[in-house]
Amino acid sequence: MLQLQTIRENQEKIVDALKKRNFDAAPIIAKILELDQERRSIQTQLDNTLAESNKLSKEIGMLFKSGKAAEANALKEKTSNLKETSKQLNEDLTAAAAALQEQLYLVPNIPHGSVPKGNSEEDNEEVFSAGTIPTLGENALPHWELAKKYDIIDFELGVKVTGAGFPVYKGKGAKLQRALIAYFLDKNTEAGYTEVQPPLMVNEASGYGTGQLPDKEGQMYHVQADNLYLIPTAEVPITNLHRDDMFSEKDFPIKYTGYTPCFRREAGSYGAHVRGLNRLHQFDKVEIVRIEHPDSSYAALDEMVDHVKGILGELKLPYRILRLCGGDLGFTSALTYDFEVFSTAQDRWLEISSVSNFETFQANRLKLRFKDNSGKTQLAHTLNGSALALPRVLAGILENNQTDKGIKIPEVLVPYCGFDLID
RNA sequence: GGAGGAAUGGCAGAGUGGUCGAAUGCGGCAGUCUUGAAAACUGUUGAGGGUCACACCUCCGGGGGUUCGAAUCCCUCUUCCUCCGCCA
Repeated sequence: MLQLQTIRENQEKIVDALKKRNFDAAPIIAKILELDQERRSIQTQLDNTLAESNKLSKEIGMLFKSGKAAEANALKEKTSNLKETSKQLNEDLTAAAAALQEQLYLVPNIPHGSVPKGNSEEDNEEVFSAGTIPTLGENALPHWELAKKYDIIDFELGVKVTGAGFPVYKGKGAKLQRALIAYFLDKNTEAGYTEVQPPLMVNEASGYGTGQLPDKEGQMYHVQADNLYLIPTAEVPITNLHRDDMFSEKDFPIKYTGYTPCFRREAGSYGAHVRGLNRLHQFDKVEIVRIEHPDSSYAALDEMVDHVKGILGELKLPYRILRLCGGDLGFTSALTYDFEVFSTAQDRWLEISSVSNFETFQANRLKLRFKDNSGKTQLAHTLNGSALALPRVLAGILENNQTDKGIKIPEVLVPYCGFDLID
């Protein structure tokens, strides 16, 4: 959520910047400013009424103290009108504030200057690539075939127990999952991220804090009886660890990593693109989250990108990094880099990590602030990224490392797996 | 599940109807001293709204109520603590 003050002061700039998202902000910004004006006008009236009523109360108190009860009682009658008025104004104010809030929730984050223009993922800008795409033989298989062949992931079994999109990992498949999680967490903690195990369900306030609510609630599984949501990513509980917190500059950077399952409803997606591990309702992910001083958040973003590069380099997977264009950029993000690994057997790129700077967009909702060195209160910047999402990394390993003898495990994972071949 | 107690500023912790937005300590900031740092001392320092700036308004876990007036009294919800019970 953008700060109202920012909108007031930079109306034109914001409308202009949001064009990159193909978002016509002009009408909504105008509406916001109008509602803001209205809210302030009501607020002023209410303030004046309350001020008068406060004044009278004080006088009454003093009269009572000095024993002039009759005069005091006379004054009391005066206050009843004020009470009526302030009650009405208070209702109006609540309504006006709610209307304003509703509009504010609709405005996406302002894209960073480096975000390219564009309408869709076609227009994302490749900024880096590494690794070599292997040439596989005629009989190369997509990962879902490999999973079946080596009996390491059972999709049908998951359908029986739960439904589509809830795979069952078996044997070496399950072990490899565990190895990847341990390996990622080790890499992240080595880089200074503190490991946390957050709750897998969050309350409404947390959903609002990171921006999943009110808009994208259809994306999350909702446990109605307790009004809790299954997390779609560890970003939600981990970032919300510091909702309503006040830091000082020396506390930065704040760095967390956590492994969690992630739950996404992803309603309405069918076909080849959701085959196998490509898109699931439940999947594992190791996340990194940072809270930063505004001056250093982009350096932090670069650091996160380098960190993920390091991991993918060690896994020896062919990948590329995209800077998301305005049309593909997430609602809450100012700048996002997507990492994609090449799925050789499917002949397509699969997103395995998304690293973003949200600047103050989340912090504003979270009330995540700090006192700067001059004693002023400022909003912090929040960032997060996957390091990494498991299923597609697994798909990449299975497909790119398949040989006649079986699937070769990347060297760095062998100590974690205890085997070097799936056969 | 039963019985009590508690929730106050960045943190700790006073305050139980009328200049209380709130003592005090810590922390933060500024300064004195010092070659520098530490210590000590002095000053300053809650958040949000509002204003050109003041004024002014709101906020003492959330919501509601009593009262001319509520951090303070009542109801309710949430969370935490202690004791008992239950489960592991």
